[in-house]
Amino acid sequence: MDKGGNTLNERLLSMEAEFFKALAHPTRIRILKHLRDIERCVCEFTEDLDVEQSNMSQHLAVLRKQGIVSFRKEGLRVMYKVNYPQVFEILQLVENILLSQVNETLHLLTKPTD
Amino acid sequence: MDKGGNTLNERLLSMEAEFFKALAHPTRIRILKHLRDIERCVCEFTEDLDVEQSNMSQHLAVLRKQGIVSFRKEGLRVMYKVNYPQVFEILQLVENILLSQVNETLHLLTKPTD
DNA sequence: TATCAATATAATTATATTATGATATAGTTA
DNA sequence: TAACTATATCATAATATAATTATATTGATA
Repeated sequence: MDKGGNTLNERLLSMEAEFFKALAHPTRIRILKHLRDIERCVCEFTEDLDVEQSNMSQHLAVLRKQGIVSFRKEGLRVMYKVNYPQVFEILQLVENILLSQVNETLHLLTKPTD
Repeated sequence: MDKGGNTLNERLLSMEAEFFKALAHPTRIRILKHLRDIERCVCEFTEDLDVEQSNMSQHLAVLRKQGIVSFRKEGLRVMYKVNYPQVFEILQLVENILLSQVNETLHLLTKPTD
């Protein structure tokens, strides 16, 4: 078996890791949620998120670099959209897991020594 | 609307981000794939992964901290398992997206100016 | 109980990520 | 064309993450 070389599998693994990194920030998750089902201008959600313009732009760059979003210029505005609806499935699955975790914690609290 | 406070929504967002961070490393993804459907002793996959023992242990700690895996001691051995099968669905979705991306790139190469 | 095996933790250094502030670009309008 | 608007990029400092090496813990066995 392969041991840390540069095989196809290794590449896939690091691509997967990079993909998760791109999702691993609250601001970027918020951006994605704002883009659920719609193409939107940055200006439409930039104020909602309470993030500096340059910072917002950098977070968008991370998502772009990973190919998660794409954009289109419309005059001064830049319209972004999410390229893969699976992204929302992923977010949903994560939320489900987190909710399960919260529920389990609650159960432990209510039935202390079951 | 909320602006960066500490509301429930903010918490959820940072929990989601933390969750993605936990997945955002090739070694950790490999660990998870080794634990697909089975509980396993660290010793069983630690050599496969060509990672130092202490480093492996640290990666396992990240997954534990996030509640993604749990463990059970069996003599000297420590048996790990994945707590949420959804994790594998997530990995699958990410792989699908990456494959789409690769396919799109190939199409661009074969039909240069469509 | 001394030793060993499997795993975890700690300390350290190297590297990556983030937010900020300043500057650049590109399209728009006066 | 000067000023303006929306967005991007760059440089930097603060912080987080990762790999390495050394050490600690825990259970098993001689």
